[in-house]
Amino acid sequence: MSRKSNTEARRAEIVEAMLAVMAQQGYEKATIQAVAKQAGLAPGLIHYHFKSKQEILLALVQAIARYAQQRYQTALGEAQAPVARLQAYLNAQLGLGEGAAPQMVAAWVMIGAEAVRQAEVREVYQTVIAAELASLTQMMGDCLVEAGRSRAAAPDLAAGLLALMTGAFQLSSAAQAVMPTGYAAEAAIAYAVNGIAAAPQA
Amino acid sequence: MSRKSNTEARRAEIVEAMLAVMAQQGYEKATIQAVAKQAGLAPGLIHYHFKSKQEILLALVQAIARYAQQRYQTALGEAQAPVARLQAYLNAQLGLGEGAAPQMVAAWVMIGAEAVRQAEVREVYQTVIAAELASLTQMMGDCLVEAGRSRAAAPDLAAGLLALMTGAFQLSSAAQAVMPTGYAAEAAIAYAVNGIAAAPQA
Amino acid sequence: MSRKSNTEARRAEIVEAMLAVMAQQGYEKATIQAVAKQAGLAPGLIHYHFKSKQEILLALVQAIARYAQQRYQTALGEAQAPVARLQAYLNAQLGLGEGAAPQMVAAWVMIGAEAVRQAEVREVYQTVIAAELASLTQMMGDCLVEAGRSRAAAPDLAAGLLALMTGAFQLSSAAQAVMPTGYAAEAAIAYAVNGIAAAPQA
Amino acid sequence: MSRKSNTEARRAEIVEAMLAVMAQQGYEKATIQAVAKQAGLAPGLIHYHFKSKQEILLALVQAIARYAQQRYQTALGEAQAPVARLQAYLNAQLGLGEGAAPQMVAAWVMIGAEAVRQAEVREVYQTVIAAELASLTQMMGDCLVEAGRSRAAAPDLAAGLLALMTGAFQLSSAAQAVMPTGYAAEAAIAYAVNGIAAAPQA
DNA sequence: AATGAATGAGTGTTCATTCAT
DNA sequence: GATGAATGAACACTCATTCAT
Repeated sequence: MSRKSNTEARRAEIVEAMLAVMAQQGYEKATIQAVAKQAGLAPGLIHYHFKSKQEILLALVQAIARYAQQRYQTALGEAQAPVARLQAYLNAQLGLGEGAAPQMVAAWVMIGAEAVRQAEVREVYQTVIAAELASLTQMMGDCLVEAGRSRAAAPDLAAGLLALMTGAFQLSSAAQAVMPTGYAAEAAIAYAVNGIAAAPQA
Repeated sequence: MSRKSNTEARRAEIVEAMLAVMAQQGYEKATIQAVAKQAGLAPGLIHYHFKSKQEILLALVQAIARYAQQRYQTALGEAQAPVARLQAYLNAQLGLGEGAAPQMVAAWVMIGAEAVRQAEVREVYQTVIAAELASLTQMMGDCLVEAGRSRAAAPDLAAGLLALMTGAFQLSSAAQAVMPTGYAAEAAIAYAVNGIAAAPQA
Repeated sequence: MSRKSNTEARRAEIVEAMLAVMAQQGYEKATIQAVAKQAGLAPGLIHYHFKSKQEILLALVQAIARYAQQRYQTALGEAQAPVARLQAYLNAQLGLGEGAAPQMVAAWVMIGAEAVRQAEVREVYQTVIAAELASLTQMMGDCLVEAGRSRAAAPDLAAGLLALMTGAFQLSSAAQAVMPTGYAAEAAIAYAVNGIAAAPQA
Repeated sequence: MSRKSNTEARRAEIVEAMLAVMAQQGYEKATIQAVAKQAGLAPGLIHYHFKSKQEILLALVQAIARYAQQRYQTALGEAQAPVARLQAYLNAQLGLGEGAAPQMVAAWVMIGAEAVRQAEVREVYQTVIAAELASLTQMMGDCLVEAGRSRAAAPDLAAGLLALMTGAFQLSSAAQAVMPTGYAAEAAIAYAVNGIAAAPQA
């Protein structure tokens, strides 16, 4: 007859609130009070479920990574041929800013900035980046092999693709007004396809 | 009798101190006290030369933009053929992170994060981005023409290049450990060259 | 489970502390630290209960107005004939400085000074002044009618009375040493009574 | 051949600047920087001519007192009969707010507020008030004598008049919007004339 | 689990005053 | 006399964190 713990649900609510607030305010301005208000909870409750504000941030990074991974799986399931799968993946990721989850994109940009100065955040950020890079390298490698090329070019191509995506997120958050519309997915695909074509034979 | 004004020199010192502190601490943590200490000045003096902390940030954005513009001019002077000039430019810009001015790159990443939330910062950030985009569009256009292609592809190619560079800066600041070494310049050049080759005839 | 809110009580305490500090220090010198100390609270707590220092001031104006209104009601209840009621009222008000609430008088003088420069304070100050003026006009009108005079003279007589009272407060706070003792109530009553006698017939 | 000292002229300029700034900003907000700017002088120069900010305030009180005294003399010169002279005087003083020197009135109100909390200011304020009171007592006494009354009523009548004037200044600065127009001079004269008429025979 | 008050260090900013020139 | 930079101690206000209830 003991009360069921709702800690996990509460934690998820708080992380989601942090996402929403951080997307438009940044980490420093995402105060505990603001997060609590966004979540509809009492401020004191936040520190009951999280030791510190940074712990919420770390949980948020994990949550965003999980979400991106889900999109990766979904995109993979939609196509069979390597190039088609890559295309689906890039469209999925770069579509985040426009349609699906602009909040998540903005928060991710903020997390990137925090990663520059908080070592602990940088650590988990790098883990996510490394995983993404590995996924991309795998995909690019498959595309290269299918095109009769050597896998050797995959890591650098993947890194370039990741940089392009990261930059597109940043610019969509901070300079949308001066960027062309919808260039990003097209640019990423062109970069990949041309890069494959230009890669040396296996 | 009268005393000579040293405001311009002091302002430059303060901006430089802001650059240094912000590069490793971010904007919020770059407190006036910290900036003053870095500059070796009394805290109260900062506000004698700048109306607000944000004004220092805006001055820093201008300073970085000026510096990048100088590099652009220098890079242009070294080569004549469009593609050679583009290559020189990309090498110059993307070399910032590794050799020349990693502090400036880190600060620029922080400024990008601030641009997401501070409208006034966003404005000047966008001005700089727009100028960079215009330069890149001009260069890509020249390359396309030289290759007998239509200029029409230039804006999107330039946007992709800018995103790639922006992302490379972000990742060099926050995830250097997991990225391949020296991929960025190569990736940018490959993206440009392949993009030109794939563009429709004029 | 939940904790009961003590905000209203705390707010009242803080307003009272502001009254005490402001009475002898003025608004600018009534620092949040000083108010907190007077109230026996931690400085940070002040801003938990009030959004800003000015908000405390505005609450104080309301509190003083409420207090004056109570005295008005009390004074009214003590007498029936218009002139007797007026006399009771003036004695009540002008007795504030000497006996009842010299702190409140001093604070009211300070509020008057703030009203000159802070628009928001001026607004509420004027509201209180206008209410007082309306009360006085009503009383003077009743006295005039009772004496068979026209009500037309009431507004100007009331204004003169209010000025006399306001000035008496100011001088009792800043120049008590050089003013005759207990002149104020007598002067106000003489002004009113003589003014009624000199008013034109209805 | 030594440079002629312009200290007196400079001091007067600074005092005048303090008057202007204080009239709309109050004493605390009348910063040395603001006064210097108003006077068109370098900030550092202020403290060359005045030991402290308070010293400027004290000089201002004296200057306003001198100005009021001049008006007193002028008003006296315009009429011979005691009542006519009183009337001229009250018109002169209470006309300050509307026509002649609203700045001076506003500053005087601010000085009155400072007098409540700064002992040194209170001292000179009281001196001025005492002098004014003496002048008024003399005038009222003359009027009483002329009307065949005892001088005994003069001090209290003078005090009431001074309170009325002081309050009129305060309300013209802080609550002009809700007060009747031009009531003050009329009210003061009525108070004096009726008071004389009601005074006991000599 | 939950509440909301409480704490106190820290923030950007202001400003009287000082001082080298 | 005059200048304008420099100082440092305030100030109002913010906020992560703690704690009694």
